[in-house]
Amino acid sequence: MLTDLKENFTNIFEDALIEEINDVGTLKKVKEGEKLIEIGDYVRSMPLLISGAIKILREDDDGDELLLYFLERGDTCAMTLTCCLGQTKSEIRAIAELDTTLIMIPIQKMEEWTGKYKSWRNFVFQSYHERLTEMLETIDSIAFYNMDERLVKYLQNKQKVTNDSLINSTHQEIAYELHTSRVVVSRLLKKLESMGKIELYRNSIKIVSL
Amino acid sequence: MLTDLKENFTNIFEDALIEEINDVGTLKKVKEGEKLIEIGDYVRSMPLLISGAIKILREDDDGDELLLYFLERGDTCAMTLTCCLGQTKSEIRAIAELDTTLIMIPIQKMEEWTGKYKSWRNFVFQSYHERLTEMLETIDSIAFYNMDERLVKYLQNKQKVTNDSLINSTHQEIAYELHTSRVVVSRLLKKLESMGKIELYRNSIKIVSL
DNA sequence: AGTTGGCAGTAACAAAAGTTACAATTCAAA
DNA sequence: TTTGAATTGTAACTTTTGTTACTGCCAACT
Repeated sequence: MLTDLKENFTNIFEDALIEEINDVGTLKKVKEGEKLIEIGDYVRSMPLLISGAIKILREDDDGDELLLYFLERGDTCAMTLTCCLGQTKSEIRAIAELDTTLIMIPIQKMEEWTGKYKSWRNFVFQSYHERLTEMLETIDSIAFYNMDERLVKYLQNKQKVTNDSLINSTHQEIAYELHTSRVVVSRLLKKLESMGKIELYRNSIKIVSL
Repeated sequence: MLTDLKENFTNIFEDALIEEINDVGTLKKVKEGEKLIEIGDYVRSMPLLISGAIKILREDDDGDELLLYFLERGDTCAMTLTCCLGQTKSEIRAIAELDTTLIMIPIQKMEEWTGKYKSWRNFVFQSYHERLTEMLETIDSIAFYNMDERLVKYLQNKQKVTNDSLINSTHQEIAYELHTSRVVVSRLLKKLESMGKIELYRNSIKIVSL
C-alpha cells in the first residue's frame, strides 16, 4: 500500500501524512459493477482512489437515475467528506465503473488531519472545488443541451474514463444514466451511426470519431 | 459591524475569530439588483452574509441563464472559497436579490484561519456541504421535474427568500432564471391562476396557496 | 391627448422527448 | 434443439416544451 500511496500522492501529501495514511488506512479492491455506497447509507470512511473509476449517481423518489460524474485516480469523494463531518446520510449512490483500488480512511482522522496538515486541507479544498465544477458541468448538460448532445458528451466521457473506444453498455443502461428512455437512446445512437461517428454492436458501441 | 457579527455568528465562531473578522473585514451594502460577481471575474475577497439575499446564476455560451440557488443570512459563497484558494475565475454570477449587507474578508486570511481556527474550518466545510446539497436539488429539479413543477418550486423558493407572498417579477425575468421562454411561463402561470393557487398582476404575482 | 415601450394573453405551429407496441436477432440455459 | 430472456430497430403516436406572431393593456412621457 505504501508504494501505491507514494506513486499517487507523493506530490500532494507531506511524508509524515503519507506515513499516517499508511498506518490507519486499509486497502480495498472492488470489482466493476460493485456498489460502494447507497443513498441513505451512513458513511464511516473516506476513499482515496488509487486506480480504476467510480461513477456517482443521483436518484429521485421514483427510482429514476442520473449520472453525476466519475471519480478517478487521485480523487476522493466530496460527498463523503461532508457526510463524515456532518454525520448525515449519503445523498448519492457510488458504483465501481471499473475494477478499482481504494484506500479507506477512518473518518475520525479527517478532522485531526485538517488541523494538522496543510497539504491535507489543500487536498480537501481542491476536491471540493473539482466536485463543484463537475456538478456545474452536469447542470450545464441537462439545462442547456439537448439529448443528442448529452449523449455525445456521455460517450466521450465514458471513453476517457475507461480509456477504451469500445463502450460495453446496453442502450438501456445508457438511458438510465442519462435519465431518458431506451427508445430515445437507440434512436439517437442510430443517427450517430448513420453519420459515421460510431458503430453499433450488441452490448457495445465502438467510437469512431466524435 | 461587531454587533452584526455577534448577532449572526456568535454561536459559530470563537471570540478570538470574531475579533479578527472585525479587524480585517469591511462592511458592504448592496442594493437589490446590484451585481456582485460576474462570470470570469477573479475573486479577491470572501463574503459573509449578514442580511438580505443573493442569487447565484449560471450562464452558458449563448448567454442563457439558470438560477442555481440563493445565499441567505449566515451563508458564504462556496464558489468564492474555491476560487480564492485555486486562484481561478468565477464560474457563476452573483446578484443581490434583496438589499443586502455583507462582511468582506480578504482572501489571504482564508488559509491562515483554516489552520488556526477549528470553528472556521467547520464553517467552511459546512458551507461546502450546504452548497453541494443545493446543487443536488437544482439538478433534481431540472432532471426529474417538468416545467410546471419547477415553476411552483421557484415561486415557493422566492416567497421563502423574500419572506413575501407578493413576488415582484415579470414573466420574462422568471423565464430567464428557469431557462425557458416567456410564453411558457405565462402559459403555466395562467394555469396556476385558474386553479386558484396564485393571482396575476402586472409586474407581480400573489401567492395564494401553493 | 397622443405616442411609445414594456408587459401579458393567446393561438397556431414546430421541435424535442417520451410512450407504446411489435418484430427481429442473439445468446445462454434447459 | 428448443425455449426464453435480453437486446435492438422501428413505426406511430402523445406530451411537453419552444417559437412565432399578433393582440390588447398599462404607464410614463412629450
